[in-house]
This record gives sequence, structure tokens and C-alpha cells, in this order.
Amino acid sequence: MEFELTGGCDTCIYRSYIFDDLDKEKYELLTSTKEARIYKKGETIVEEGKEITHFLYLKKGLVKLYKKGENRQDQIISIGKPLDFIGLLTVFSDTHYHYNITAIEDSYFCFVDINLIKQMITENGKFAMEMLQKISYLSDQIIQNTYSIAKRHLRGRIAFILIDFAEDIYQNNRFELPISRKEIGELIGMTTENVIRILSEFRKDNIIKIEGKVIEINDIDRLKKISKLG
Amino acid sequence: MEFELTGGCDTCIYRSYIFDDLDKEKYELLTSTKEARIYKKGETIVEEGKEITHFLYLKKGLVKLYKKGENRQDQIISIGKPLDFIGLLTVFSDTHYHYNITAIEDSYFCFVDINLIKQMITENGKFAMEMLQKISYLSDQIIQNTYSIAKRHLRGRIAFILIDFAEDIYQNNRFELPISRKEIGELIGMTTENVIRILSEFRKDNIIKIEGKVIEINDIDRLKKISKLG
DNA sequence: CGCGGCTTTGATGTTCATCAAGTAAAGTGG
DNA sequence: CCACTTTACTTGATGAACATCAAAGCCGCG
Repeated sequence: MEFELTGGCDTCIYRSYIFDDLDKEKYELLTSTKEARIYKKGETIVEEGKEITHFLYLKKGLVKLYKKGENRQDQIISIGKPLDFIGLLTVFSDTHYHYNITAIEDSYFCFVDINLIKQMITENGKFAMEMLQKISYLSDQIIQNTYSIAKRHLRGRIAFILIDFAEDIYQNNRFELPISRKEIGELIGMTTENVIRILSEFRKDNIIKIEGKVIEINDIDRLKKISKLG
Repeated sequence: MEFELTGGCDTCIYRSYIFDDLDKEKYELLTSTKEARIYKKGETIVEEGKEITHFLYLKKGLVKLYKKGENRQDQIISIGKPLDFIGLLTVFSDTHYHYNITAIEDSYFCFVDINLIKQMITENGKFAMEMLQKISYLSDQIIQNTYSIAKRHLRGRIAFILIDFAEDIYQNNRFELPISRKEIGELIGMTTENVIRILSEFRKDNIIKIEGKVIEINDIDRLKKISKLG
């Protein structure tokens, strides 16, 4: 995967998204002090318990937001893509992270000193309002998603995230799963074995095709029905 | 229950909590336009789908935040007490509510025009920062709680919320449940029958005493053990 | 090449929802 | 205020959904 690291702030997707309300001076300060970092799939960006020093946003890639469990069984709270502001969750209510963030695809982050962001918030109400909107939206999404998944049966849960990957994340009926079967289980609250079992069922019923990590959805209508009813 | 409705802004619990950063003029505007409303147990304050016209905060009482389900089976997302800012959830990311809020004890709310609040945010960064902190904290709490409950077995869930009521909400080992058995089920994701069954088990094991809606915890250590392990 | 982690399938058991049925309590209308 | 209806509470019996256990093949990696 190719990333362009230099320059780029002026054409950054986030430019018009949240940084548009900044005055020239602050914007300069932001672009000159911000730091771009690349993480390979599997590398951890944020660890629970660690101090929050930067505000970070994902420019490209895919990450998982999760909490560590006891016996190597984590709980994945959300999959984050660019513009999801997955890094916002605890940033303003504590000094230390409550969650972990790990890249599940090669990812490109920008880091901005958290104090600069906080300063910009207290000095610029419009920017603050943008932040409020983003964090409100993010939280809402996570909560809705969580309850939405929890109320489904196992088949419905698998159908639900397959549709999510196809329509929301990859915009393609054929995609490569960025996470293992085990992680799917951690994301939708079921055992690895049952993830596999149900994927196999869907394959036997010709709803999907499976080639290792690559999934192709043949019958999305059927999948949607299962997601709705299951 | 007795509520004092008049005056009171200067001594309001929220005064120093979020409204301290306002200048005199804005504070006057706030106190002169704010509207106090009392809701009896069972009355609904906010309905999903309805337009958001006010920012509201609970001064006294207890409410439930929930989503409506199909066959009169709702999903309770959180129990809110004063200073929880339960009304903050969708307020800044949409124009219409995604949730319902209903009083589960007689409750006293203050309503402030949402546009005034938004104006105050864009004009006063420190106030905006306060809001950011509150919404961040609230979301975090809800998410953590949800996952914390979901990973437990039924006995552990019951133990968990009993402790929550005793320690967090009522600060007393003896309290009157503000919600029905059915609602407990909706809050922690189980059927009414199993709520009752497990409460009865706890009673038989002398962990709690039950007199209708009044619960008395006899053995909180045992309850904590069950909450942790179950 | 061997080790650990990932994937897969089958067999077994437990947890929990569902169904049923009855009592108690609380609201409703004449 | 009392019959009536609805809602809340309770217990037991049954079955389904799901986790756990077991075993084996696979793959990547040091």
C-alpha cells in the first residue's frame, strides 16, 4: 500500500471536515507541529492505561478499538475507518486511555499535541462545536451498533457484519476480511467456532463464497433478511 | 416528594458544574429563559424521532434512557441520575432524538433552548470544553457499562446492578427498586422470568431480602464475588 | 522443521429463553 | 366502590441456542 506522507495537509480529507474554522495562524501551527505516522497491520497505536498526549486521526487504513480481556479474549468495540474519529472516545474526559487501538490494515495517522487541540477548542467555539458533533456522532454510532448486534441471534450477527463490511467499509460485495474469525467473534460477541460454523452454513446455502479471508456475497438480499430476522 | 421550583439557579448543583465559565450577561440570559419542569414517575420527557428543541438536565430524580422495541420490549440503555447529563447523547449530532427518556422517579428538569446552548458553545470555548468533557464521560460510561454487563452470566448481571443501585444510585444497602422486574430485564438483557428466578435464588441464599420492590442487601461481599465471577 | 496460532468439524453439555399457568396488585369504568 | 381488565410477579417444565471440549489439518514464521 502506498502512502504519501509529505505535504498533504491542504488536500487532507480532514481539512474541510473539522479544520476549516481555524484562523490562518492556528492552522499553520497545526500543520507545522502535526506528525504523520504509519502503522503496519497488527501494530498498536494506542494502549489502555497509557497517557493521552496527542489527538489522533486516521487518514487512511482501518483500525480496531477494543478492550483487553483476561485470557487473551478481547472485546472489540468498533472498527474504525477514516473520518470515524475513533480516537476521540476518552480523549476529553480522562488523561489516560480506556481502550486500545490497533491497525488491522496498514494505516496512516496524524498526531496533534492534545494540548494544542484543547487550546484551539477553548479559543475557537466553532471548532469546539465541530468536535462536539463528531464525538456525539461517534458515541451514538457505537451505542446503536452495540445494541443492534446484541439483540440478534448468531446468524443475524454474522449477516449484519458481512453487510457492514460490504456496504459501509469496502463498498464492494467482494472483500478481504481484515480480521480473523476469532476477532469477528470478539466483535459480535460469539465464539470463534460459531463464527466459522455460520460462515460455512452461509457458504453451503450459496449466500456467500469463501476463499480464506476473501468473502464474496452472492445473495445480499437473503443476507439482509437474515440480518433483519435472525 | 417536594421540589423547590422558584429561584434556585444560584444554588443549583449545575451552577458550578458547567455554568461557571459563563459571563454575567449570558448567565442572566440563561437563568431568565430557562424553564423548570416536573415529571411524575412514568411520564416521558423525550421521545425518539421528536425534534430536539431544548438542552435538558436533571436536577432531581431518576430517569431511564431507552430505545423502543417491537413488541413492547424496550432496551434500557442507562439509568440517569442528576449530573449524569443523560440528555446529552444525541443532542449535538442530530436534530432529532434517537432515544426516549422517561422518569422512573418523580423528576425535576431544567430546559434551556438548544440554540442558546449552541450559541454559548460557539462563543465560549471554556464552556464548550466543559460540554465536551461531559459528553465524553457520559458516552464512555455507557459503553463500558454495556460491555461490562454483556460479558457476565445472568447471576453476575443481577449482582452487578444490585450493587449499582446500592452503591452508585442510592448509597444504601436498602433501597426501593425504581423499576419493575421486566425493566430490570430490559436493562441487563434477560427475560423477566430469569430476573425473578435469580432474585429468588439470592433471597434463598440469604444474600438479599426482598419485600416487593424493596431490596435489602445482606451480604454485599458475596454479591460482589458473584458479580465478578458470574 | 517444529511450534504456535488460525481454521474447521463434530460431539456434548449448560445456560438461558420460551411456554404455561397461577397468584397478586394496580388501574378502569360503570 | 366494586366488578372487570390489565399488568406485574412467581414457579415449574421443556427445548433451543449457544459455549465448551476435543481433535485434526493448515499456515506462517523463526
